Amino acid sequence: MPRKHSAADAPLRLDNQICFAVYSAAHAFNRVYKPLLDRLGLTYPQYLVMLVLWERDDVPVKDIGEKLFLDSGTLTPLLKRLEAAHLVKRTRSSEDERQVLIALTPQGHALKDKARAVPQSILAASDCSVSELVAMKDEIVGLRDRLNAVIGE
Amino acid sequence: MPRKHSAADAPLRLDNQICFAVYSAAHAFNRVYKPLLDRLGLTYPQYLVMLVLWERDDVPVKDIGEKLFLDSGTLTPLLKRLEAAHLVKRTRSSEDERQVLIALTPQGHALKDKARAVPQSILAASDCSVSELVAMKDEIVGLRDRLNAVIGE
DNA sequence: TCACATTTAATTGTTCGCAATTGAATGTGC
DNA sequence: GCACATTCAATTGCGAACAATTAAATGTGA
Repeated sequence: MPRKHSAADAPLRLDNQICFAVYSAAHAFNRVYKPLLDRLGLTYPQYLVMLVLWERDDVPVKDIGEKLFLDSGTLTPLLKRLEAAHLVKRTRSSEDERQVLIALTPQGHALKDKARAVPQSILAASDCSVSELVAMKDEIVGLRDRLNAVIGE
Repeated sequence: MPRKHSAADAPLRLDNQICFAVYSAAHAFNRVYKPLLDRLGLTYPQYLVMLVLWERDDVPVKDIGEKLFLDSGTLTPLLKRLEAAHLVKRTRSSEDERQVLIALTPQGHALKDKARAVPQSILAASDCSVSELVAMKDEIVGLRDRLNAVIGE
């Protein structure tokens, strides 16, 4: 009896991969964010950096990297672009000259108000209750943290 | 009574963003996959293309793009790298000269056997039952599809 | 103090991801 | 048959993402 798919192949089928679900969902989010963030003059990773800075200002690059799981190879050019857009200022710490402190400019602070409209639009696009989203978020964060724990071995 | 965070800021807090959960989980997956895929000589997006081709061979670029939600700007150079690695062959369709058909080489087919070890390792790294992962995957796919539906408006 | 390791950011090179454009092939309406 | 739009891949340019390396500043132990 001929079969189209072998049962042994199930683990390799695209639709069975949770990683692809996550991967493609991340891209879908990016595409929904794009038109919203265009109005703010930000890309999605730049928006994440601004979220960090709106919570706490004047932090070293390393702190931003730890919160976003990104390294200096990604952040240095990104922060330079944010500086070129007059949203942040980069200054060497006087206590520790190795560190570069990232501070918001007045324009960077001001952008926060314009950004408040973004989460609402995303919520609408996800067509989902807040409690469902929170539950999902917690599950995904749990998975992420377990994966990250494996990496640091 | 002074507060560190205003309640009005809650929607902008990084840890409340499901998009960041998804974004950072995708990167965590990528980092777990990296050492496994290095042995196959593949990057993660290349692995996804190979998953598609292992299911069905000799398909136009467009079909791969629709399955992976990627366009020719991403796929053309990626497929050229897979061709340079002798894993696929790219040929213009004779019925429709606009299409480029992607077919696996013998080496491309053979790589499937080596790839079977990958999903097991990922499952172990996720430290989670299969049924939990399947449930999560379905939820995330549902969210992704709702987001994609909004984009096509 | 001085050799040594550690920390931190910057740099370089490769690979994605996508918008926008190009150009060739195909389909269509007249 | 012929103008026209559509489809498809390729190309270009920009912004991530990350590995690997570099270089400067700092910390540590003898």
